[in-house]
Amino acid sequence: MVRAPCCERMGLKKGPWTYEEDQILVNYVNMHGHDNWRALPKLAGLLRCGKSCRLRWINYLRPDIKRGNFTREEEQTILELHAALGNRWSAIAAQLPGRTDNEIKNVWHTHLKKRVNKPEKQYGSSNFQHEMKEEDIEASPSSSSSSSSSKRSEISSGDLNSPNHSCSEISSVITIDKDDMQVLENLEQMDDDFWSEIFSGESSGEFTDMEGGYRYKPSMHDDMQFWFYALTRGDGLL
DNA sequence: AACTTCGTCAACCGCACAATC
DNA sequence: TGATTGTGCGGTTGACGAAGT
Repeated sequence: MVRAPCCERMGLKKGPWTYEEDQILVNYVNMHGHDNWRALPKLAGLLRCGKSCRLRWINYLRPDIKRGNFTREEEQTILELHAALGNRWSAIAAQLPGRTDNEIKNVWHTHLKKRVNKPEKQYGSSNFQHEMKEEDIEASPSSSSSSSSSKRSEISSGDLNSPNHSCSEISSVITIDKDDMQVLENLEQMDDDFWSEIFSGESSGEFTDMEGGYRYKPSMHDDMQFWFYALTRGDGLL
């Protein structure tokens, strides 16, 4: 198997993304989509590798990303899915609309694994990050590496349109109501239609017309609202 | 006030699989 | 059918800010 020579070329930038880079990437994906991540940075004029662009888009710039604290329900879902699936973050993320595998992975390592085998009542809200004592830190013996032999996800984001198939494996552990399933089924379509909806002014109430720009109102983190507003305005803020 | 330790999270790395040639 | 390329995944790292001493 040949490893992709990603990021090995000289001159490719690494590290945190700048506003200008975000703007370029968002504008390019807006206009051309992201059929070929490898070719995208060159075509868009970014000094980044395709993997970096893809990661940035998926984990931060994608418009349907839900940011901010995880709800108690989301945390519970992660705990249940992790117990069933192990460290298969993408499979877990597939059941949590708007959340990314990277984000879930971070939340697990920083918060949730501390809660394994701990009484539920200790954590009444999602804002528990400073409530923990160091002595509480104890990973579950079954929490990690249990899935190392089955690294691939049977439930991937590509399965969202076939819920009967993708959810069967975990159906005994979690329940997904009809509304949640509808959200899952709509995710791919939402992604495809997102930009056209923005610029046609037909978004379903999630975006507010802001004198030439658009602001994602309900679920985005404050700074994400700023970035997204600035990016979609394209008015050269910063 | 200065320094150290800890927690968080964005981003990178390397591997594996799927698709294509 | 094997080689190559593209993509997705999970593990890990490192920068940064907060908290502690």
